[in-house]
Amino acid sequence: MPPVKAPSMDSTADNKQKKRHRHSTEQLVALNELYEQDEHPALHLRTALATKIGMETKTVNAWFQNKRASNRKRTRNNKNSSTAARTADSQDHSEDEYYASPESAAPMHGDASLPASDLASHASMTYPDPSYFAPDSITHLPMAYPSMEQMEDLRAYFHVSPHPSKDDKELLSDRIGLRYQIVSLWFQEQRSEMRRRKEEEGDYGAAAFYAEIEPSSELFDGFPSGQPGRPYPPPPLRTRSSSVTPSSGSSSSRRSGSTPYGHPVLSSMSQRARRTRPEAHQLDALKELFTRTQHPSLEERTALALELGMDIRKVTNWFRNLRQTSRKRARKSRSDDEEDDDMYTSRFRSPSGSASAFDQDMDRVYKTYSEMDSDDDYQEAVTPSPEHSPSPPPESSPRYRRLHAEAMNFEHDTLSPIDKAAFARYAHIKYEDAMLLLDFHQHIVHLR
DNA sequence: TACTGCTGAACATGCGAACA
DNA sequence: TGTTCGCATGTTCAGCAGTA
Repeated sequence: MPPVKAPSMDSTADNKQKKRHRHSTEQLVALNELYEQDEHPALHLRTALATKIGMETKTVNAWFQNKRASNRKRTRNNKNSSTAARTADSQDHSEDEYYASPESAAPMHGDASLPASDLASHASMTYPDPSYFAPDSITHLPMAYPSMEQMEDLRAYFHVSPHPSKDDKELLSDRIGLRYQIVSLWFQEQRSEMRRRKEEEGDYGAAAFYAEIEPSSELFDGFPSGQPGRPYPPPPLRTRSSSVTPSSGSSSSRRSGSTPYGHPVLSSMSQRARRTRPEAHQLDALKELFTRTQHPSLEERTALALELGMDIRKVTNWFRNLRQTSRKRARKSRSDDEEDDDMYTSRFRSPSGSASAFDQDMDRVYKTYSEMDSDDDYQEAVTPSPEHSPSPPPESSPRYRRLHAEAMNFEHDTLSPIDKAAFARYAHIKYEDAMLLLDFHQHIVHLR
């Protein structure tokens, strides 16, 4: 019998406070070290490690579970996919997985081809004070952190160009003798930290951050001696400010980001916001809009976000993830084509496994809309059953009745819209946002 | 700029073992 | 027998790089 939990209770209480984060570099190194020794460490080892690296035991447990699951998944994929990778099969992949990133498919540079032992020896030479976080039983380190000299190179380059191109990063990794992934991830970490500081402290903070990461007062004049081929030419300055601060209008609520591979000196400062979950009424509204369109416009998403009190990025991510899940399920459905009616109902199934009446109805609408999208491979996976005719819009829904009434109320008050009671619930938002929201109601809701 | 694929972290659920 | 715990498995949210 699984332990009875009340996810809605603690989630509602914690979602507003807990921030998603990625484990810091020192935590990941320590976790991976223990994992390499034992995929199933005893409880006292996990507890000791958790205490040592400042994590909760349950978080450590979850990490090990995810790590094992990830490894199993990769093992399965490797077995299924290739014969070419057999050459490395005899080697434990845990370190590669630790280094893995979305760029793992990119060509590796520097010491990427070094065996694990060389990596460990390199790390032990370059990583500052490993005993700080490593369990006593751990005798080596897998992570090839930049040396102090390499760090100066990276900082100097980052000061010139926080957004180097892939070619620049490859060239830089070659020049300073560091793996491409480490270089790339280091830049991610710095950009995330810069954004976080900018959020919290404004431009002054960002400037202070730049000043902090600046190795010295000397200007960039190439890299320190000791590496052949230097000085490395400074990259052309790019105007990638939009990438640094996308959607400046929402910068106040932008999530701070960090990668798990950052330098330990900085990683402790870069705690990413923790995962949140939409509340029930928010989820209902998202699902309702999804049944209308899988690709809502920016205006629609903004209006919905305003109405629900959600961050526009959360709304966008929700739609993106749902589309992705749909495609994933479609692919899976194609692979085992005998099972053709399971992919939709599972998406919004209640925890007990039974779909509510609304969910079932929504799923039918969901299916219908997906069928109308001829471009989506999601649609290709489904042959609509005759009994799954398009469901009528849930006009009887209390929420839609309410929205409809509000939209109608707005129409009657167009001569003096702002000071009317119909806008009372939007009093905390800007006039433009209120107009956008009501426009959304009129065009999306009212047209139902 | 918006999208997708990949991935990590957190969470939910079901199952079996251990124990009182 | 009921409870607790650990685990495997699957899902969901969100960040990043790449791309059209």
